[in-house]
This record gives sequence, C-alpha cells and structure tokens, in this order.
Amino acid sequence: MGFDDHACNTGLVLGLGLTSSAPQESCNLTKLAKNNIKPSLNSAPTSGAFEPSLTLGLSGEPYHQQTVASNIYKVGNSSQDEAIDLYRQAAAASSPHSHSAVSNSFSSGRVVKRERDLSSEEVDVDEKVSSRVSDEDEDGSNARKKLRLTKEQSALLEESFKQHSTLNPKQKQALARQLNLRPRQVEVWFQNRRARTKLKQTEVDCEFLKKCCETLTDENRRLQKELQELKALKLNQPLYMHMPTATLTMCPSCERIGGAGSEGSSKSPFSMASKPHFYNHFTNPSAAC
DNA sequence: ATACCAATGTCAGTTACCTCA
DNA sequence: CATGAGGTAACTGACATTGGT
Repeated sequence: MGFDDHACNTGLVLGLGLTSSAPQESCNLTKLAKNNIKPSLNSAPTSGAFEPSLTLGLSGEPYHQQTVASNIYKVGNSSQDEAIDLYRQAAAASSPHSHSAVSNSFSSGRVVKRERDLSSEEVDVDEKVSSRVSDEDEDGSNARKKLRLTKEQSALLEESFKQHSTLNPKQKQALARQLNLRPRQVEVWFQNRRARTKLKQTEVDCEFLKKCCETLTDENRRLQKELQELKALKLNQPLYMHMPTATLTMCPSCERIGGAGSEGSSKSPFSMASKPHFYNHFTNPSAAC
C-alpha cells in the first residue's frame, strides 16, 4: 500500500494503525471496557515492531518484569516463606484495625460478591483480618492498613498478568492460594494493574499524537511555503508562458493533472513526479478524478 | 418469547497508606 | 524530623452481562 510507504515520514499511517491494525487488543480500551471485552495483553510483549497499539502501552516493561520475576523465582522458597510470614504478620498486626473488603462495604450486593470470592480457608483468613466496622466501633481507629506486596508476590502477579490480564474465579482462587492472599486482593491487584497499563498506553498514545501533530504542522508549513513559491512563479511568468496550472491541479492520488487542463493532461509538458509525497495518506483525491 | 431481577465482573475515579527524596 | 510527591492497595458507584423465574 502506498500509504504505508510513507509511514516514517509523517507517522500518519501509524495513526491509522491505531484504529485499524491494532485490533481489539488495546487500540480502544475504553470501548472494550465499556463492553466488557477483555483485551488480551498476551501478544503485547511479543510485538517488537512499531505497532503503537500493541507495544506502546507496555513499552517493554513486561519483558523486564518477566526477567525479574523469573530471577526471583530462582532464588528459592525462602523468600516465599518470608513473604507468607510477612503477610501473616501484616494480617495479624492489622487485624484489630483493618478491614476486609467484605466488611468495609456497605453495599449488600458487594458483600455477597466478595464473600463468594472466599473459599472456606480464605474466609478464615478474612475473619482473622476482621471487620473494619466492628473494629472501629471497638477502638475507634480508622486504619486502612495497606498491605505491601512482597517482591515475590508482585513478580508472580506480574507473571500471571502477562498470561491473562483478567482472571476467572478459579484462576483467582489458585493465585490467591499460591500467594497466600485473599482473592479479593488478587482481584484488586489485577484491576489496578489493568488501569496502570491503560494509563501508560494513554500516555504513549498522547506522545504519539503530539509527534503526529508536529509532523503535520511542519508539513503544512512546507506546503504553504511551496504554494507561495508557485504563486510567485506564476506571477512572474510571461503571458505566453501561461500554461495550465498543472502543479496546483494535479490529482494527489493518481498524479494526473486535473482541473481546467485535465483533458490535455496526458500531453502536458509537466511531469509532476517531483514531490508526490506531498499528498500522502490523508489527502482526498481531487474532484478531477 | 419477553420482561424482570439478582448476582456477578469490570471499569473509572477516588481515597488513603506507605516510602523516599 | 517534617514534608511533599509518587506509587499503589483498597474502596465506591456505575454499568454490562448472564442466568433464573
């Protein structure tokens, strides 16, 4: 396609790519989200080419994190145990003040939902973590204790996120069990992770559009200048030199001279092959065609 | 077949905690 | 030590989908 040929010059094709060649993956996350279509990010890290919609949002991060994660996994189980201990400590320490998502929510529907997240063992954990409302009633503290995930936990979550950006209940349960976290925590982590991914994608898209804008501005400036030059040239031409203004009426897409002199275009002395790239991508063909 | 409702999952936006410069 | 900024876990409300009645 001729359009792609000039992608590097103007970046316009990339703009198109955002909408067409970047499939349901991430080009329009908002729309996907609205429809609850799950963007699979699996393909993102494997795309090394400049395909904005797939690569920009992740910007290679998963690669790095994958490496980190796998390295961490090689360390052994001690850190995992440590993580578990830390979690238990955190849970124990926070239990007087902290809250489970279940108990903190005043929405009955949410309560049911979150309670159903919990397997029997995790219900036990949750019960240990206790209820914020009741605890607050007891000692008045309003601590919203924030668990800091360990490196190992984060790494495993990242690893899992690379495989599925969303989790089904079974996966969530399994992951939670593996990490010794509550399913709700895993769920929240994935939610936040998706949000971060999207935010990053948005930032990159924004940068890309800025560059597009700059390119188009430059292009516009150049075209204006050229137009001025052509006008000046035309004014300076002697009358007998008045020819069809081929330069100005040439069809941008087929490069045939149109307008008043179109019927004689094939015989025109003007060849017009000089700067066809002026008219790439977004230019509509002239009415002469 | 259709309408209604409850349950559930996901999201955007926000809050609050924690760490670090 | 105090503090502000940034990162992020957790929360909230809204919306869409799904399955049962």
